This record gives sequence, C-alpha cells and structure tokens, in this order.
Amino acid sequence: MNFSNTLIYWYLQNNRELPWRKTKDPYLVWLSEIMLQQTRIAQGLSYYLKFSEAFPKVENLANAEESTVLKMWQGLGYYSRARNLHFTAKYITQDLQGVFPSTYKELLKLKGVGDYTASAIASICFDEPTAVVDGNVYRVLARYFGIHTPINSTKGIKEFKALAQSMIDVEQPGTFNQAIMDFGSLQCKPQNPNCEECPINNSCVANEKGLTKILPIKEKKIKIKNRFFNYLVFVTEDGTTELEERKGKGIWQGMYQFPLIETAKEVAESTLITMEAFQQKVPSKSKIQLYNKDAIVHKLSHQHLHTRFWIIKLKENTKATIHWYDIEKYPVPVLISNFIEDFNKKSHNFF
DNA sequence: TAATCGTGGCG
DNA sequence: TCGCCAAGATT
Repeated sequence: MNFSNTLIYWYLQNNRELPWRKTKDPYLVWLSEIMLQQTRIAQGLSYYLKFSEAFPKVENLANAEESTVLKMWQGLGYYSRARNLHFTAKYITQDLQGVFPSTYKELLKLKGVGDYTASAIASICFDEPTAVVDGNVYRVLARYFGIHTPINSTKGIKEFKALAQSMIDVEQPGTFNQAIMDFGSLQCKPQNPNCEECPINNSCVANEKGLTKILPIKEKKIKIKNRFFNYLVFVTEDGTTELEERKGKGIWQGMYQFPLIETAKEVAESTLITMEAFQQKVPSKSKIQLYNKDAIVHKLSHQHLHTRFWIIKLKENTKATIHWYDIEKYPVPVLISNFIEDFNKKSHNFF
C-alpha cells in the first residue's frame, strides 16, 4: 500500500473525535481552523465549543461587538486572529450575503486565511484537492523522504507544499489532509515518535538512516527582547480604577491594560516618580506602593516582559473611570488577568 | 523577506 | 529551568 492510502487507513483506525469533524459547514470548519493556528487542540477545544455555541452561524458572529469577540478569545493568544475572524464574519455576512467562498483561490482572499487554512477548508468542505502544510506535515514529509531543506526557508515552504500536493488523494483530499496531520500529531511526534509500531517505518528514510531526531530542520533562532513594564494600578475609596486600550502596532492590540510606563530597565520608585510620563498620569499627593518586588517575567514568543505593578492610591474624593466589578468585562492579556485575580485576594491590604 | 504576533505543555 | 513547538498569517 502506498504512502497516502496507508495514512488514510491509519486515520480510519486512529483518528480523534473532534466536534468540527462532525460537520462540513465551512463556517464551523473555518472557525476551528483559525482557532487552531499555532495552537494545540487541548488549548483551543473549549474556545471552539464556546464560540460555536454563542455564534452558531456566521451572521451571529458578525453581529457581535469586536470587544465581545476579543473577550471570548482572551487567553488563546495571537489576538489578531480574533480581530480578523470578526472582520471576515462581517465581510461574508454583509458583502457575500452570508455565503462562504467555496474555492481555495477565493478562500485565500479572506483576511486571516492563508495557504494552510484555505487548503483545509477547500479540501474538507468542498473536496478540492489542495494539500495542507502545517507543522505536522512538514515533520512527516521531512522524515519520510529524508528532506533536509529548512522548513521555514522560502525554498522549503515551496518544496514541501509541492510535495504534499503530489501526495494528496484527489478522491478524498479532506480525509488525506486530516490523516497526515493526525498522523504527525499522534504517531510521528516531534519527540519520541513511535517508529517501532509505525505503518510506514519500512519505507521511511529518517527511520532507516536514524535521522528522526534532526528532521525536520528549522533555521534561524529568534531573538528575545527584554522589556520592562511598570503598570499603574489606581485604587480609590469608591472602588474605581483606570484601564487603557492598547492601540497601534505591537503586542495585544485591542486588549486592555492598566496605564503603562515602559522603561529601558528596572526602575526604583524614586526614579519612577520623577519621570515625566509618571507625573502626567498620576496626580500629585497620590500614595504609591510597589505590589511585587520581584518582577513578574511574562514570556511571549519574542519578548520577555519584566513587569512590576505599582498601586497608586488616589486621594480622597477622587474618582477613576472604571469600577473593579466591571473590570472583568474588558478583554485583557493573561499577564493582566493573572494580576487582577491575585490582587482581588489581597486588595484589602491596599485600602 | 524576516520579524512579529501569545500562551501553555513537555522533556 | 529552559528551549522547543503547536491545524500560520501578516507586513
């Protein structure tokens, strides 16, 4: 049996039962694919269930507020996915009369839909033989064929896409695509692949030559930037505080946070209070207290955020804009939501 | 084109 | 503890 048929046979016996596999509704398949970009199924599953229940049709999603969508997306990361998801839902509802594009070429035009996602939807929902190439596919193909081309190079991206396309089962492209991904995820895993019981181990180059540990090859290591965040957490006697929305480019667009002063390195209180940005944001005679002496290091894929929270007690009869009991309505990054949870337990120390 | 965009699990 | 990696896309 050849490569493709073997994978499909393996898949029929070993596939995972997942809610988005019970439908060919392109809206639900699209929703699942966007959520699972660079995201493990275990992490994305509960979000899919929540979204598909709240928004069973694309028009339901289109009619929601963007902040609502971001709030529901909170904790899943890569928040531009949520904004693009909402934008595209509105576009399909308003400009395409609610009819989902049905070809790879048309799907690719949607915001947030790239080569992988267009191929997945086209093959799964419309039986178009377009091969998906995700992290699993790179690994399976690199090992099976013994390919050393870096998977994140321009050459590698083209090479692996063409190879996957040449292997696809044109009669059941959706099944093939999901088969090779599940196979990569469960059998041909990054670490400790189960080569002993693999149905294609006798024709796998990496298995034959002992290359499973080095394939696939990925070049370039990312540089991590260190940043130093000082969040100003205002507290008042009437239980209000301040939040601001992150705008412009960079991390966490559209998410909310406490007023922020970023510094080049960790600063002492004496330095912080002399800064112009501080004096601009904080009324004079406010009491300031450092919440965490040791900076919380929040790690993103390209940045380490060394974060300290400063509790700013405003003087009597002053008011901030947001009540603490409303704060949970705002979409916030995990760093902020973790702080809020911790602060709620200890806040009595600061009043 | 290479850099950037989150969060969490694993060995 | 730390680097790797996960159903990638965008600019």
